[in-house]
Amino acid sequence: MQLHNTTKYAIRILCYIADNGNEKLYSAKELSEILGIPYKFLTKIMIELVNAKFVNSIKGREGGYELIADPSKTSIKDILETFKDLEEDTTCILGIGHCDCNNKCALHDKWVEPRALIRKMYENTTLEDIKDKDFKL
Amino acid sequence: MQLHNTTKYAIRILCYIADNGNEKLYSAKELSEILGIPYKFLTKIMIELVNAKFVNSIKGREGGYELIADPSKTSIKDILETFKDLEEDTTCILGIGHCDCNNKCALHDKWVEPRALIRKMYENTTLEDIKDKDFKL
DNA sequence: TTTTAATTCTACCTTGAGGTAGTATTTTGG
DNA sequence: CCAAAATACTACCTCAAGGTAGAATTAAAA
Repeated sequence: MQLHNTTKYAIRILCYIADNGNEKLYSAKELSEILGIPYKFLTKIMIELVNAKFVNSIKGREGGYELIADPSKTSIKDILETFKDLEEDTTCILGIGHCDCNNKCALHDKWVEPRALIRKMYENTTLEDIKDKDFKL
Repeated sequence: MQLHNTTKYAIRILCYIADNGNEKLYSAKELSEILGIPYKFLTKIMIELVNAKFVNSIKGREGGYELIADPSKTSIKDILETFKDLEEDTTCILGIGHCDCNNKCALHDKWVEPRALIRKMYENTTLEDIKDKDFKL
């Protein structure tokens, strides 16, 4: 019952950049060292963040990454979707295909509320919300 | 953000047996066919369920499995614990060690409520609750 | 007593997530 | 121009979860 490591890293990267502002570029080396993410693995994640248009990359000496997404419009849900870590609302918690009111698994009714609350949290939490909150890296 | 396959199977097996009562024994073959779980994989799971004292096994011809745990006292949480699929309350959702009020990750405050609701659901849902609810297998 | 049908034990195979390595490409400061 | 420092690309390695195979053991039916 956990997020993928890749997703966790991606969230931490974006939170860090959003929190520290766009007055400078962030190199992979810096992000790797500060966030404690293996350098080579981080660069792979950055490529996905670039492709998904969360960040822009400037190549070459003095290059790096900068946030281009609007922090107030970038939710955790958006990040999860990019890394395929967000379930459909009909995904069966017991893995029996899809679940709805007419086709319930043993846990369906019990799972409805918690799942809805999680989803709301993912949807309503943006990078802007997290900014300036003095979180650990 | 999912339970392990093994855990899902275990929950389904126990729900099925609890729902159908202890008037007969359930063979691995029957459980495998009815629940659509690979036979050889199911037998491995059954051994864990036996060791954890959820079920008893009767060997030999005409043998099979029977529930020995009290359905009203067997919660989903108990099953998750057996299969090491239940997180500590301090496990950091972003994977940075442990989280508490003095040591928060970016998502900590947002995650408190949903996590508590999930845990309550796991704790309060027993095999007895699920019985006779006409769920899919 | 033999056969059959069940559980159990041991070992191996497969796959995807996570991570590593090396090289190519780009850009700028000196 | 050239070297340094940055991102991007391609390929591979590792490990645990999920799943498979076959033989050993057990016990009741025939």
